[in-house]
Amino acid sequence: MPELPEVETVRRQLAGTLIGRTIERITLRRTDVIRGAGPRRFRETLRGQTVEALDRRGKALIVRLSDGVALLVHLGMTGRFCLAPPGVPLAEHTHMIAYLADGGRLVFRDPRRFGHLELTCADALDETETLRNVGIDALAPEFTAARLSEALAGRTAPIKAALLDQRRFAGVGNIYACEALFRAHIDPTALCGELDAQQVKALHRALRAVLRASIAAEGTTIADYVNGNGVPGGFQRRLRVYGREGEACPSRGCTGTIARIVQSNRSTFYCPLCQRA
DNA sequence: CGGACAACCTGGTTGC
DNA sequence: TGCAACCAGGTTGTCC
Repeated sequence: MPELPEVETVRRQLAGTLIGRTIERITLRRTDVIRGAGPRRFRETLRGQTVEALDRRGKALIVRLSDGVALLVHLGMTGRFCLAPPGVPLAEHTHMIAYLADGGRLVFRDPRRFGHLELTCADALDETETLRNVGIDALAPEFTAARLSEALAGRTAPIKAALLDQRRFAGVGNIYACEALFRAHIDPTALCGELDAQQVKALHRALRAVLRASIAAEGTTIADYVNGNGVPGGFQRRLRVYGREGEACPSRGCTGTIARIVQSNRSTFYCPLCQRA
């Protein structure tokens, strides 16, 4: 489900509704989604904490609490972190419930359980399991075309695989990697070293543009992603290649057909005609 | 070291 | 209808 735009959408919505509210108690229905502390310490540390801010780095959500405590949320493929509607039974696969002092319920739900919650100190974020291998955010002002160029330098992997690597810059997943490569007219199978400076610049611009456009549309919903208010995103209608195998290439004047190939076990969608190394 | 690949999970869809 | 195979927004460990 969640790449940078989807996590950013959740962050913005929760920032609007959660800041200043206090956790009264925590219920864990499964403990294997918890990191950084055992279940008992997890519950006891969060009890009585007030939400002060919500931040994000790449695909990770950072909930900053009173007392210098932080809760890191990674949604994996199917995770949701949102307020449960009042008066309705909690959905299946709800692993953690934070009962708020005002009666609200903040829940973590994740059928596939690739996501997790990690408890940490706000000043130790870089050492956490969730963030220790995560580079700068792909929408941070410091992530310039020059930084992208550095990130790709010396690599021999195909560019598509390099975009999914969160270590040098973070937030790009399978959908937006495909979409950015299409917008920049770059062949996803091209090796990093084969791109010239102009292509790297075009790719940087395409990455930032597609991430921003998706945030403006409140993210992409393929199957079951919903934002903090339970509403699906709108960007799936504006995807140009992802999930569009067999359709005509949407580039003006291009007569190609969108193809699907597999790269490092993930689907890549692209136009073999207008995306060139 | 980097890169390819399997593994981790559940659920929905497809095809026989 | 039933069931197996395949697919899915991510990350990590293992092997080369």
